[in-house]
Amino acid sequence: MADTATNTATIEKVPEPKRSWGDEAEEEESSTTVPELSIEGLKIEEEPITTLVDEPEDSNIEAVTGDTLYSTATTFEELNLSKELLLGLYVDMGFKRPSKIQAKTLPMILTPPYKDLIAQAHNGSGKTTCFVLGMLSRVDPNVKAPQALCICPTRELAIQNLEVLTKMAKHTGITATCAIPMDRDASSARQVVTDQVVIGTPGTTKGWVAKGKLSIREMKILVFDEADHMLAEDGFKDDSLRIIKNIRDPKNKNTHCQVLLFSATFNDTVKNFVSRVVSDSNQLFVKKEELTLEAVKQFKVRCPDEISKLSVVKDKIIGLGEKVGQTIIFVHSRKSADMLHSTLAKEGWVCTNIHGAIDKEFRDKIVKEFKEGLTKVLITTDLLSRGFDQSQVNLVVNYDLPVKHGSYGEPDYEVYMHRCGRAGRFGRKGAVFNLLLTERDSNVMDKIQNHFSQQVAEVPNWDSDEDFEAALKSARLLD
DNA sequence: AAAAAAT
Repeated sequence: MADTATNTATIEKVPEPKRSWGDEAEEEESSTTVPELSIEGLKIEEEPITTLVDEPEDSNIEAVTGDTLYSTATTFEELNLSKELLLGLYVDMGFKRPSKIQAKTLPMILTPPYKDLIAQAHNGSGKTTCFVLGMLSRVDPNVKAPQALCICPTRELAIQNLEVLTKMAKHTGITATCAIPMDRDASSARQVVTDQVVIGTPGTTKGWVAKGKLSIREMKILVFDEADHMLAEDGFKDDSLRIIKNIRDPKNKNTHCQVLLFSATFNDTVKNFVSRVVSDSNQLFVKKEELTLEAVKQFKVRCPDEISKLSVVKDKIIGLGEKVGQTIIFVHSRKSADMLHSTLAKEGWVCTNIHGAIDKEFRDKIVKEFKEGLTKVLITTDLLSRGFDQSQVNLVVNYDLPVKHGSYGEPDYEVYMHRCGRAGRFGRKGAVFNLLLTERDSNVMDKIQNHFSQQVAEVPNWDSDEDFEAALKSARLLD
């Protein structure tokens, strides 16, 4: 067994400076527009939607490393990033210093011998920046061939990651492209990729490689975003393994390729599996009991029937949601997304709807409008449960609770956590409303509470405006 | 009894 001497270290909790930067969610808010801080018990005059609090608690991360010594940086300069990247970080992104996960992982990514990495960190703590800076640092801008590849579970996430990377790459001369499903015309006209970075979904990426449009010969770094899902049995396991195998196949005489796995969640099963996939790797895991949902305030609302559930959305949540920011409503299926959307639209409520059965161009338009703040309420399936980064979202509604496929009433804890993580990005305030109708819903909710060892507050009366206002006040979204 | 995804 090549099991090298491993040491397990637990990072001590240190008091954090009051404001923290370095997250990809911060780009649109320069230091001039963001209020200083919300302190417990202190009223802040500015709009609550832009109030920042302490960085999410990703402090107790268990690190397993080999015999290489890694530093933990407190400034981006210490990370040995190129001056072009620093310029992008400070000027274009408005970042000030690395978040904890960035400080820990970047030395691991950038220090030879470029070991593989499995990294877990809370939603909204700046994981994207880790692997984007990692890719951009390892790429040689003078070599006009793909050298970094990032695989994501959805088109939407691939596009979002490309946007972040393009912005950070502004002064480096590095170019990037998306390998995602396109119109027939666009995909048939596809030329051989000369961009240094490719960000894509599994099928299209595989297809490009098979057709000789994407060379993996010079690939130095391969990233899986939402890696637990990308390597899960009911996720993209087969595609992902094939891509890794292909890139690392000695027969292909490729350059050595470093593999990075990032996610906010790794359940025990997938954790065990990915540890075997990238066996000689650096590993950062959040302790189970530390992976909590403290960033957002959760509520449950018992509704007597379907009509009242609908009325909660219409008469309680949409109005309050528009007042404090943006809202995402999660439903179980494409069909229920369409139904909820048309029901609300028919009655004049303004909202949009997105899922995998909608035209790709239209999906892009829906996301763009939402990210620009033109629309305030977005109904979606689990298409957007992972990774979707819109800092103005502070209300999440589980119109249907997330349950595992093929089981009767078994909650999907990972999906629950990811959905909640769409609100309260990078330490902002957020609230989650879980709408309960059946006995089964109550059981699912109970199991979720047990799993996260957390009591979810109940909105006493589904039909009381005051109760919902009180809920938002306790989530500190309203004064 | 699901979502996504290159078919």
